[in-house]
Amino acid sequence: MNFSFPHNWPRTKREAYIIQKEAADKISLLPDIDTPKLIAAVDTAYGYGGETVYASAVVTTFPEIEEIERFSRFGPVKFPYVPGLLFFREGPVILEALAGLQHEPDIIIVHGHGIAHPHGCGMASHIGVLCDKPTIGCCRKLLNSGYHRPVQTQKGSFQPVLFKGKEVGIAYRSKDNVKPIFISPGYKCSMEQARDIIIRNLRGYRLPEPLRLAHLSANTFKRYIEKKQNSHHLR
DNA sequence: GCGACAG
DNA sequence: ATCTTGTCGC
Repeated sequence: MNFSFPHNWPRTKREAYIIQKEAADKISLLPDIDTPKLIAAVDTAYGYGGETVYASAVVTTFPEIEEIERFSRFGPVKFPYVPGLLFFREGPVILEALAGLQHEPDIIIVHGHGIAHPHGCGMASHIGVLCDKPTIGCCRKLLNSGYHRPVQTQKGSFQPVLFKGKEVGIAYRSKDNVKPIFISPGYKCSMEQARDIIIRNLRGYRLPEPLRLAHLSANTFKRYIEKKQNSHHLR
């Protein structure tokens, strides 16, 4: 992928909130495309001790969902985990993984929130703004910025997630009797399109297949690097 | 002031 | 997220 990489990364929460606000003002939820042909998904894994973050970007075809490319990068963690500021912790390495992709995806699924976020700008939205590429946020928990009515236990059931009187996402039951997942538009994507694409990318697991592949890839990459570093260290 | 809080 | 063993259930 080709996009301009951010140069100034915040070192404090205060600086991060300012940057996040600037990104929030650039969010558009007008759909950019209709049916995607290529979908990218990104996820991370943390190294032993938690001082290194590994990120993988996987590209799959749609609607077949066959992996055609993956690219991984790792680097030192430079920002603490602060709920609501996940982008500043994982974003740097995720963007490097995306930048290394040869194929140009039509939309990106991010393991995190889109607009279902205290300031309306979760990691998925922030990544979309920087790449100028449609994004969808998909994860397993809600931040304290949304609530929903109970979701029926059958797969396919869902409830809107509301925050400050607005629908910011949906709680979706992707498997019978398994806790719902949370879907929210990130950037250049509507609520309906976000839901439709995630649903059509489910393959029997709680999370959509592209995200599951990215998760597995990040962990495989992590074990590969850590093993290599261990053997190199024993000389 | 306290609690809740993606990964 | 990570560390960590067994264990309950489909």
